[in-house]
Amino acid sequence: MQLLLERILDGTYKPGDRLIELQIANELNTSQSPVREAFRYLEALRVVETETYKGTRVRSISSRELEESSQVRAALEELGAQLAAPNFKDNVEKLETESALFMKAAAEKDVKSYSQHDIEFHRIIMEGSQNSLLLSIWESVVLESRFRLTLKSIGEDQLSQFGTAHLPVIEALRKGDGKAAGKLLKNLICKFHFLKHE
Amino acid sequence: MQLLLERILDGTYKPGDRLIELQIANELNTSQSPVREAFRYLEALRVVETETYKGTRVRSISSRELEESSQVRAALEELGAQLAAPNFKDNVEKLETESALFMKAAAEKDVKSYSQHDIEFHRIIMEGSQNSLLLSIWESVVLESRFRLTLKSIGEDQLSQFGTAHLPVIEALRKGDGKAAGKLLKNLICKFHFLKHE
DNA sequence: ATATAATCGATTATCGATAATATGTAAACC
DNA sequence: GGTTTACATATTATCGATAATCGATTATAT
Repeated sequence: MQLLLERILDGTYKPGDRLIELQIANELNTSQSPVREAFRYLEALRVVETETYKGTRVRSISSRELEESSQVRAALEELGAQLAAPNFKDNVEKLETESALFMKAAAEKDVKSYSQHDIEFHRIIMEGSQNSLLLSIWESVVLESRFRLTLKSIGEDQLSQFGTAHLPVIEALRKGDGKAAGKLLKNLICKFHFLKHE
Repeated sequence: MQLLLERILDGTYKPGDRLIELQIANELNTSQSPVREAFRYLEALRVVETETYKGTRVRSISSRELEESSQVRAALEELGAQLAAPNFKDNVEKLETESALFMKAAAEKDVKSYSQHDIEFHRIIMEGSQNSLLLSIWESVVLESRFRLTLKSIGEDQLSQFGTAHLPVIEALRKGDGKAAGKLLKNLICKFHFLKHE
């Protein structure tokens, strides 16, 4: 089941693709039932869509929906930063490590690596919130836009600039200023969405 | 599947209850597979919990988790109100209808009716946001606390007072002031949580 | 020629049976 | 007595087979 999700995310199965139960069961050396169960799970996470007697496809999201998910993500991360701030106070090494990694990736114009470390940076903050529901919802929202997030539309030269914009977030968290960190993070996500799609 | 969810919500199956696949299949006059599929769906929605080879139970949420869900819900509704405000401008009849209904329920000390109309009031706002992802996440978060929300812990006499606190939200939305409506709604939910559990 | 009906292949939905695993119980052992 | 092992039972996980449904294609009638 984990494998099926990975394949959807890594692009083996692309948005819009029809997922045929027995076919996938064969590919994964299993039977129809486990595949169907995985479909129901992924359906609840909005990763796939199912119509009765018509089958399951990888959900393809419109730019409108991508905008929706950015709005939600911004709100979630704003809350995440607010809750996380007290826990990060003077304890932001992990964030610094990760930001160093994506800045390095930006310098080398390694878009994929940048993207991975960027996500990881945000995840560390969301974990810092100590709110497991928030984290789990955030995961599913990020996932929502993951298989679209080629990032290619952003010029590689803008990558460093964008990475740098993360640094004030770290500073705010170090100071324990959740409100400020929240606002910064929210704006970052809005700007990111704007860059990608307008 | 819808039926299974209803039974969990209406308390036929209570938090902590073990859900035995074949037993439920018999009750619902079906076989094991559809039940398992429903379980996987509800698992993704965090309504039930499954351990491999050990079975599925209705998830029981701690007061800590209830606090988490209130935090998330507050953030979601704040965003919802902000997005919805432009759409509600001078067009808040539905909200007024619903608020009249829960105020009536409050006067009659009909806790169940109050709760239903209260939820409906909030749902109308979230629908007004025109963000389907936001709505769907909100649904699942509200669901999370639904089978706990007895509301009995709130004195019935506080119901009217609490209902009245919704009215400024309507006014802010009528004016199209999303920021204000968002703040009001967020505070409302925080206060609500506080009343119930401290 | 066009519209309607019958048919066929592919796929989903469901079922019943079996294998794998966990848990409780009793016997065996120290 | 207490601990461990072997067994019995209950339940989950998986499988293969069948029924139901869909979509496209062919056949039929006007």
